[in-house]
Amino acid sequence: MTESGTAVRNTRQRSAVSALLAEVDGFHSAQDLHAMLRDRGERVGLTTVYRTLQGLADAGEIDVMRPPGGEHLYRRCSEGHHHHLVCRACGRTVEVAGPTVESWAERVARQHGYVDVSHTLEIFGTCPSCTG
Amino acid sequence: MTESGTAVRNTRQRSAVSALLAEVDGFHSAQDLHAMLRDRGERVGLTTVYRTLQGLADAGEIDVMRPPGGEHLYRRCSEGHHHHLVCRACGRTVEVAGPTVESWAERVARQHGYVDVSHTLEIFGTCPSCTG
DNA sequence: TGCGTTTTTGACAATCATTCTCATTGTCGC
DNA sequence: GCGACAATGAGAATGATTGTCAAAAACGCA
Ligand SMILES: [Zn+2]
Ligand SMILES: [Zn+2]
Ligand SMILES: [Zn+2]
Ligand SMILES: [Zn+2]
Repeated sequence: MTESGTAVRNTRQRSAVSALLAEVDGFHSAQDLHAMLRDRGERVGLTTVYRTLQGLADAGEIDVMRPPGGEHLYRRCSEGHHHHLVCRACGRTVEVAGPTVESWAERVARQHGYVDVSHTLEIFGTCPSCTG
Repeated sequence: MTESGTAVRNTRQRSAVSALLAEVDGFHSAQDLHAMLRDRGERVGLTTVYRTLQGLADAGEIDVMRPPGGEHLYRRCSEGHHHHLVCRACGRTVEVAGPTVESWAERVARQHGYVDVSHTLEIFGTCPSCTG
């Protein structure tokens, strides 16, 4: 039952988006990525960029961040559960792991009888380069 | 300089929204609250509900949550820094404090040279009533 | 209580990221 | 190469939120 019936196909567009995500650093919006592809000469529809990013996110291959009052931002991250320390000014991002936080969240939720627990956590600040 | 030049006026609509927020439990969207007011017989425009909520949020009197893929949710909370344990099904909310998390976030940010640090943290789960 | 000034309201239009539609195109197992 | 079917993309649709602006309401003051 681990097999999915869906046949995913390789396309030029999907490769282009993946390649771009592998090169850029930090979080970027779908529109940003679409513009970058256009500048590169890659012809990919905006709808396809959205769909591809959504697919990659569902597959856990990229992370999505929803900054207050802005568009969704996407970034190729390392595997496994982690959180982000993001610079408010330039977007520079550090992945951080917090085992203590994980267990704390789980414990607090259980204490109140909540099950099927998940959480969201982001840390914002101004990075060294932007402090100067 | 603590005085603000702006003269805030008391209106029926503002009172209605405030009163409603004081009664309901959990987080609710602007549209939800607008509908509730309508059901109560209170006549308040949707635009005004949005504006009032925004004002209360800016004043720190209510908390705003932005759940993945949904509208903004508002809730009258207690004072001081805290986080939320929210039921995905019914919205029932428990305010939680995590001193450990606070210091952890601060420490991690400093270690990477980030300053002016803040964070967002929400815990989601299914509450006892909704576990059925 | 009546006035004038200033804020507030609210019906409606506008915005804008994201999603939907669907005819056309591209993949890929055979 | 063929054919079934996933993928694409231009444009329309969606939907929460914000902007507009004339009319209504508050309130300091007389
Ligand atoms: Zn920076
Ligand atoms: Zn975590
Ligand atoms: Zn519940
Ligand atoms: Zn905190």
